[in-house]
Amino acid sequence: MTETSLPLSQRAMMAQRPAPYLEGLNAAQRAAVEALDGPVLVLAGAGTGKTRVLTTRIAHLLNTGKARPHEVLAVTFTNKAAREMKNRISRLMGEAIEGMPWLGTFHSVAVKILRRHAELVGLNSSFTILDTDDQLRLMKQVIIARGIDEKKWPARQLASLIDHWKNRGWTPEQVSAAESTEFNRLGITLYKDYQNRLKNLNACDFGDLLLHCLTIFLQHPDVLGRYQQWFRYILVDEYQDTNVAQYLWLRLLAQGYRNICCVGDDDQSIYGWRGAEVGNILRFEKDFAADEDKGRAGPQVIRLEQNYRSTPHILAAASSVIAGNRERLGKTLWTDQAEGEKVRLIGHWDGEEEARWIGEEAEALSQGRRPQGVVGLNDQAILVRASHQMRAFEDRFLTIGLPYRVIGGPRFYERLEIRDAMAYFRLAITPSDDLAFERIVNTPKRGLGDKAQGLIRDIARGHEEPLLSGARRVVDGAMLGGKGGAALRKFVQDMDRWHDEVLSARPAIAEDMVIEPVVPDAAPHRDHNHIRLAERMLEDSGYISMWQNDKTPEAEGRLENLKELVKALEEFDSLQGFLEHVALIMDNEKDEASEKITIMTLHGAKGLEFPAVWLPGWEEGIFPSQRSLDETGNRGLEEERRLAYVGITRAEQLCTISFAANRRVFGQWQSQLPSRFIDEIAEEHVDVLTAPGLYGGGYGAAAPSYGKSSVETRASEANVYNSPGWRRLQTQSAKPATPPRKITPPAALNGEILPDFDPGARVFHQKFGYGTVVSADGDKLGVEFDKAGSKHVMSSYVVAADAASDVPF
DNA sequence: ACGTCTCTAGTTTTT
DNA sequence: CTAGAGACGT
Repeated sequence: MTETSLPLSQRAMMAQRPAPYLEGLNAAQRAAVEALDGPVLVLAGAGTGKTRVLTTRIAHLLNTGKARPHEVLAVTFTNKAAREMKNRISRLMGEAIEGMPWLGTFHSVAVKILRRHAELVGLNSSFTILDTDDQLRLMKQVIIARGIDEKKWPARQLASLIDHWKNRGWTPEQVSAAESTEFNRLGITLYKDYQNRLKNLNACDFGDLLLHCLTIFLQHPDVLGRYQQWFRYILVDEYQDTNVAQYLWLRLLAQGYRNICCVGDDDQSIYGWRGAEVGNILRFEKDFAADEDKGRAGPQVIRLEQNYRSTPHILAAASSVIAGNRERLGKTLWTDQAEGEKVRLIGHWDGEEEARWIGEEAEALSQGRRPQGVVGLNDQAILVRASHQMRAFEDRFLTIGLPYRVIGGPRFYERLEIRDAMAYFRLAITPSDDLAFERIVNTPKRGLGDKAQGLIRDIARGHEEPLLSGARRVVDGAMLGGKGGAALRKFVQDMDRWHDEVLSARPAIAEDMVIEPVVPDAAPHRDHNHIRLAERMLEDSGYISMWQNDKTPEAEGRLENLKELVKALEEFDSLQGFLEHVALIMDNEKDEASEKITIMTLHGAKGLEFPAVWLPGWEEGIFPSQRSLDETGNRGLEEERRLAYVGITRAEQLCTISFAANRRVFGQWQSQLPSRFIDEIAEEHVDVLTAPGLYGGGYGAAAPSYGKSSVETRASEANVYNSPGWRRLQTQSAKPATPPRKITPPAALNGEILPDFDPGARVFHQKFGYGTVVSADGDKLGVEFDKAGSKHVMSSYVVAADAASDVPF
């Protein structure tokens, strides 16, 4: 790697170049763009032009000649964000930027680095990247290999434990040092086993991409030094979402020039459960503090507070909610937009009515039948806390024929048929890919069940070979007779042939380990041999006909998806190249022409904006989510509150929050309390609506009286279910909403009205029956049930045994 | 080896 | 309630 300064004269000339892109930035934005050198922390509130600053800054770096495109490291979390940045920089520069090879997601950049130094962590540079599904199957194998009860150590749980450790930047050795409790010891052993298996498979999981990089940087200062010299400028998007591993990775790389600019918003940190550390923002100033001995200035902190997205009431409502959080750096968003509509609040009788109302209102709004004007369906979004809440809306919208689009279902590349097809490709390319082998050896059915597969495994293990080689021996040695044997023979022969064809279709991966050259993401395709090969593999293996013969309704869709998969191959010039990218690019967004309302989770909505936003299900236990509260207490509550903040700030013109008094949770009717977040919205920014057909207050409060703010009282009074309006709604609806027969007493919210159970207490649980409390931790109880064995239950789900008779189960 | 049954658990998600 | 995973039977 060489020093890459341009001649001074040229630099000076470039510095003179006009910078039209600076026009139109506000003072803070401009400061953030122009503070090119040294550490910079940009605290960018929602809708304050964060991406604009980031991209303009890069354009400025390039335009002033401070850095060449390949000397800028710019990391994002999603491919979408990376793509958008690329596009916007090109637009700013007035030309397609060639290069910027280091603008990408954390993972894609880490892969690039890791491929160059894979041998330093015992991998081959052609390692494969496992997805969640492969990971899980590997975990299962590891658990079984140790002879451990799968029930006691579910693979899922182990996966999340290991993932958690990797997010913290811990190798198994470091875990041992950090938290070697009795419980964790087995986890650490399994972690080690798992890593060994990965190494044998020449594979990585997502967490490894970062972690291996860290290991390399720490153990090989020369390698780290080269990257430190290489990356003159570092930019980080959504900094509040970085986990410890990513943080350490950045900090190491930034030690060279200390030109690091992190853009983030602590109020929008909603991925704590995934390992994100808001603390990274707080640490920034400390880690890059001024060092007078070395003549280094401390970090500049720039706040972007002018919001260009929402109207004042929406902004004020969001601000008043987020003000309830203690752990925040503090920003005051403001806007110079005109007044606009207040945040609307409405209570409903139950979830079905809520869906019905939103459906009608959304449709009316899209047709201009509301005073707010016309807001097309494409400009409206329903944001829910958890994906299962989407269902009520889907059901309703299907019956009334309101077009909708759900964002965030199973992704294309996670679909069963796509993963199967890709396993065929993988095995043809890498015959030692045992996970791929296991996945497809009996798909379609070849009569190779547990017994046959066990035989293959034993033979392979005996010879220390991959499973495909073991299968070859089984075939050659005629160890398997009948149908299965013949099918296996064909499978092995096909696979061998495909392997040869894959190799002849394209030479092996280039051995180019120099940093400089820029590898285009998708090389222009020369011929389409690999596409025909892929088609033939799916055809000849019988995989296509398996679905053609399938009579289930989804079979057709699966065949469609397979066609789409083959079409996606056109973007690449080899199967290898395709798989390489697919592992990291899991997003596919097809832009649809027709107008549809969007249904998505609050998490999925971060970074997006809509003229009209519907926020249903603001009820205690749902939002904030009970589980979040149980698991992480106040930290969880603050994250939920940030989620509320994110939700409200997605809205440009119209924001409608709603809640239902009753909801079916796990098939049980439960009466719900409005979310505490509703209470936290400053009243002067809220407009309480009365549901249509529910006029004529004065029917008394049949809905529970919440004893809360007047906002809530008024909203809940809009919910008089024995009013004429309610009855009319009932008779009108195709499937009458049955008022719940039994309303279980509301679960305790803050523990105050909850009876305490001490160990030894006799309790009754609706599902598990009678039992004795053996441990109590907050509102989590360990109970030894008489019939159901020992369980951990929430204290709100049990009643004292002597009170059980009072509860009509 | 495969289909049917029972049991169980049940946020948020990218890469 | 309901989807998915394992157990169990044929």
